Amino acid sequence: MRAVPSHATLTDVAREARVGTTTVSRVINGGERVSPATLERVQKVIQRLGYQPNHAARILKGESTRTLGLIVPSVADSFFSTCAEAAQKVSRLHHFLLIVTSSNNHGPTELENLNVLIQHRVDGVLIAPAVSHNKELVEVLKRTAIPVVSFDRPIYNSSVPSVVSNNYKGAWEATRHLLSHGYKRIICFGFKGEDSLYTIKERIRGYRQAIKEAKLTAEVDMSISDCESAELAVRTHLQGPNPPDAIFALKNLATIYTCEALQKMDIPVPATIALIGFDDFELASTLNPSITVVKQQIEQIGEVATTLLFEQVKARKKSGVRGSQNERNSETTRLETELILRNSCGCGRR
Amino acid sequence: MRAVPSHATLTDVAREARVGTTTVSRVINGGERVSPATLERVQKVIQRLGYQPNHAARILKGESTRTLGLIVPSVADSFFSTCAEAAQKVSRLHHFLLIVTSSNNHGPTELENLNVLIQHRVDGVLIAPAVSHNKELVEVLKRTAIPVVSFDRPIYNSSVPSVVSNNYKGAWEATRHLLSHGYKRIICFGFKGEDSLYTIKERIRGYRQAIKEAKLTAEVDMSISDCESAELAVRTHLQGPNPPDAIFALKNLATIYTCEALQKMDIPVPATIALIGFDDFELASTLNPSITVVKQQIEQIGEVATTLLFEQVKARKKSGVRGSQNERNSETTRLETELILRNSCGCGRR
DNA sequence: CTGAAAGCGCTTACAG
DNA sequence: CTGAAAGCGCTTACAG
Repeated sequence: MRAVPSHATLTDVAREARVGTTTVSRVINGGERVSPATLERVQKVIQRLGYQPNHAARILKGESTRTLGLIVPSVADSFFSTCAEAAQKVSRLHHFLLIVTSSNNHGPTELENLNVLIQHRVDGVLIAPAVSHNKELVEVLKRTAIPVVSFDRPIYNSSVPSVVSNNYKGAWEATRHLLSHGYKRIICFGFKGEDSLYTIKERIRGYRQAIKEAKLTAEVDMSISDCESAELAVRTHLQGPNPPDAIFALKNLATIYTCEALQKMDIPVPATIALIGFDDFELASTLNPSITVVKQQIEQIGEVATTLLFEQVKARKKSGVRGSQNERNSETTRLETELILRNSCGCGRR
Repeated sequence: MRAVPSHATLTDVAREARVGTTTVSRVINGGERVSPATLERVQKVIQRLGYQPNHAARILKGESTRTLGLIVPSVADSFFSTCAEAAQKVSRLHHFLLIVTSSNNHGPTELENLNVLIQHRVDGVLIAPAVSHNKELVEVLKRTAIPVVSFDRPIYNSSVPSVVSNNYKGAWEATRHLLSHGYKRIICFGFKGEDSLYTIKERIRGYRQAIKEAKLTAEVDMSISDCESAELAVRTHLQGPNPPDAIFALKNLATIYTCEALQKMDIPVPATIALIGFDDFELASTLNPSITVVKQQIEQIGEVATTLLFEQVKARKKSGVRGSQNERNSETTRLETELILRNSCGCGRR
C-alpha cells in the first residue's frame, strides 16, 4: 500500500484492465470504437477503483473546463442569491459547473476574483460589477479570451453585453404614482455609500425626472444603513421645516428598515407618510399596511444573462476565434419592472 | 498573429524575457533566488502579456488547488445563503476559492455535484446532505481522499464530522413555552416532503417530547408548501372537532406562509391561535403581531464548519496521510438556539 | 477495435 | 542566481 494513495489515475485503470490508456480514455468519453467486452472490463475497473478523471489534466489538453464563473457583491443578498440560483439552473442544463464568488462591492476584491476565475480557465464569466466605471476591470476584460456578460449593472467603455432592469422607468412610474395620490413632498431613501451604484443612480434619475415634471422639489437621503439610521432619518425629516408626505425607498433593505422604523415609531402609513419601495420582498403583502413595490424580474435577469453568456461560449468554441468579434454584442438588455399596488401608497384596501 | 491567441503561457513569458521557465516560475511564486534585475524584467513581461498562471497545470504538478467545495440544497434559501457567505468569508481568509453547488435536496444531483468537485480536486468539501442515511454517499466519501465536513445535518454511518443546531432542544423549549401560556392543543406545521429531513425530524422529536411531558396529544401536519396550502391547513384544523389553540411552525418558510394565511383570513393572533416559528426572519419583529421564533446561529454554523474543514485540510497536507486518521474526528458540534420572545406566542407587548 | 507516443503548462530536484 | 529536463494525468493524431 502506498503512503499517500490520493486518487486513482487513468494509468492505474489501464494497468488493472490490461489495456492502453487510449482505450480507457475512450471509455470515459462515451465508449466509441471500443469492443463491448473491453468496454465492460474497463468500466468494472473504473467502478472498483472509484476512478474520477482529473479535471486539471483534461483542461491542459485544451478541453473546455465546462465551468462558468459568477461574481456578485454578496450571496447573502436575496437579489443576488436569486440570480445565482437562476444562473445555476441554466448552467446545469448545459452540464456546466458554476463557481460563485463575492466581491462585497469592493473593486480590488472583484478584480482578484476575476483573476482567480481566469486562472481556473472558466469558459465564461457573469458579473454584477461593483463599479460601472472601472478602467482596470475593462483592461483585464479586454485582454482575456473569456466571454463575459454583466447583469444588474453595465460595464461602461467595454464590449461586455449587459442585462439590467429598467430602473429609470420603474422609479419614474413609482414616483408618478405617488404624485397621482396627491403627495407633494416625496423624499428618496437610499443606502449609505451606494450613491455611485448604477442601479441606484438610475432610480434616482427616474425619481428626479418625475418630480421635475411635477415642478416639485426632489430630495435624496442616502443615510440608511440599518433600522436605527432609518428611524433617525424619518424623525429628522418629519421634524424639519418642510416634512415629507411620502417616501420612495431605493432598494429592498432600505424599504424594510424604513418599515421597521415607521412601525416602531407608530407613524401611520400612509396617513402621515406614504411609502413605495424598489424591489418586492417576502411578507410585503402581509405587513400592515401592505407595502407597494416596484418588482424586478430577478430570475429572468439571471436566466437571460446566463443564456446570453452560453451563446457566446458556444459561438467562441465553434469559430475558435476570440475577442474582436464580440464587439458587436455590446448590447444592453433591459427588463421591465412592475408596479405592485398595495396599501402603503394610499391605494384602498381590497 | 496566431488564429487563437488564447492565454499567454509561462513559456511565452520565458521566451519574451529571455530566461528559463524555472526563473519565471520562481518569479510567480514569490521571487526567491532571483536577482532583482531579472525579477523586474520578468514581472514587466508578465504585466505586458497579462499572464495568469494556468491553474490546471499547477494542480497536475500536485499543488493544492486552494479550493473548497460547498453542496447545499439551494442558494436561494436564506439559511443556506447565509451559511455560504460565512464559508466564503473563512475561505477568503485562507486564500481559498469556494465552489458553490446546489442539490435541490435531491440525492442523485448531490452525488453528481460531489463527483464534479472531486474531479476538480478540491481540497475539502462542505455539505448539507440531502439525506442523512445515504449509503452511496458514504461509499464515495469513504473512498475519497478529500476531507469532508457536514453542516445543518449529519451523515450517518460515516466518519464525517458535523456542525448542527440543537434542533431538538430548540423545539422542546418553544413547545414548553407555548404550554406555559396554557395552550393545550398545539399543532406542528411543516413542509410537504420534508418529513425525512434530519432537522425537521429533530424538531418534531423535541415538540413531541414536550407534548408528552405535558400529557397532551401531539399532531403534525406536513402539508404546507405555499400560502394557499397554509390557508387550507389552518382552515381545516380550526373547523375540526378539536381545534388547535397554537401552531409551532417547523421552519422559516412554514412560519412565513402561516403568517400570510392567518393575516389573510383575519384570524387574531395570539387570541384565536398562537404561533411560534423555528428560524428567525427579517421583519419577524415588524409584523403585527411580531412573531416569536427559535433563532439559529446561522453564520456560526457556516463558520465553525469551514474552520473545522480547514483544520482537516491543513492536517492532511502536513501528514501526507489520508483516510483512516480522520475517523476519530467523527464528532457532532451542536450549537444552541435561542428563543426570541415576541408577541405571537401570547407574551405581552412592550 | 487497439495502443505507443507526443504534448498541454506548469514545478522541481539537480547541476552548474 | 540560473536553466535543461523530467513528469504530473490526461487526449489525440497516427499507425496498425
